Amino acid sequence: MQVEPSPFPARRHDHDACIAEGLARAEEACRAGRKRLTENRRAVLELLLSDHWPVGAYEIVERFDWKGRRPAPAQIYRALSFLEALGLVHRIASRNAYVACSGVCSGPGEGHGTVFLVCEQCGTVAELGGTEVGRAVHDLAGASGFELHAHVLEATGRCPDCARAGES
Amino acid sequence: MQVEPSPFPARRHDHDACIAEGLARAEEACRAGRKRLTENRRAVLELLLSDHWPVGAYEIVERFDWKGRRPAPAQIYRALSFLEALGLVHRIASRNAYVACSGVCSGPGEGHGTVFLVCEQCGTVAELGGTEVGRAVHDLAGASGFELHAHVLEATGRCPDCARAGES
DNA sequence: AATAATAATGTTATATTGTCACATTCCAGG
DNA sequence: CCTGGAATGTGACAATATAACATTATTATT
Repeated sequence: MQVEPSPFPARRHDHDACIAEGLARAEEACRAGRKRLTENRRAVLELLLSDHWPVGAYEIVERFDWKGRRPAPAQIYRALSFLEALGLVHRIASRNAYVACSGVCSGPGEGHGTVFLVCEQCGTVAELGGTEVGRAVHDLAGASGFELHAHVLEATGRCPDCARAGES
Repeated sequence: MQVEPSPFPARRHDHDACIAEGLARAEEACRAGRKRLTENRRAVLELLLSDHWPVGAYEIVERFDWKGRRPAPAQIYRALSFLEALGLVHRIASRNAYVACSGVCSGPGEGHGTVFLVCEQCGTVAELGGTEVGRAVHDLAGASGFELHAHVLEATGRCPDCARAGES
């Protein structure tokens, strides 16, 4: 059994495993959708997978050293759109930033929903499959006759580590 | 008793009343916070109150005919920040747009949360005090040791009117 | 293997959204 | 009337995102 005690990544953990796992999911998703995980797309995803916090598109551009050259923003945005459509990357709208999916979201299809807990202090983002929240929104929408397609909840606060550290 | 059957505004309703109500709330909020509802701020709020859907900052700039002149963006952003801090206006991050508060949110303080139902077809936005959703997020955060400060849920889909119309 | 059709990339320019800095004006309180 | 903080006017600019179009790579078809 793999019960996750916290959706936040441990301070120290095996990043390589995260990345490998994420790439594996990506390959699987591409196979399933008859899409191609090209070099560019893979590289952007890998970059996002190596952090557990949201990264801005232009920050990706800057970090990107691809054969000695820098890609134009459009390149990055194209990769991001592609990855987002496959549910491999999520956009944190309130921050204009992008984060790799941790694997708990229910996929790119209709009716899915995600919850993000964004730490104001260290920027770490936890992604939760919004079980209860999803149902609550569903009920709320249903009660008002709203035909729900998708939803995203972005919460801000302090992650466990920062809360503990800042208890003073 | 004023049970609202739907959080969506009726197709035809007394807009003047909406505006008057919103302005009254604004005046009250300013009094309470020892702030000033200046001409600019009031004008921006009034503009937002006259719609029930999110309006971009630059669209506000364009619509703004203030003594024959147009304000600079900074002016509008200043008014928006002010109004947002008082909880009179909300920013819909996923659309880079702003909408007047309908009065159901719990105020500018900590720990409040709001749910927006955004119609993909007509753009109308319903704002709900997120009773169930709020509790669900609270529980979810609590379970993972996250110190929750605020949250916003943005849902997309079709509002009752558009869903009925598009049933085909 | 040659060809056509489709998908992805490279590149330049530009649109959209949001902020900064600083001089000026307004307004409440002494 | 003065004076100090708040709000405004203004111009430049930073950050984020997309459009357009020629080129190259990949896949499917013959």
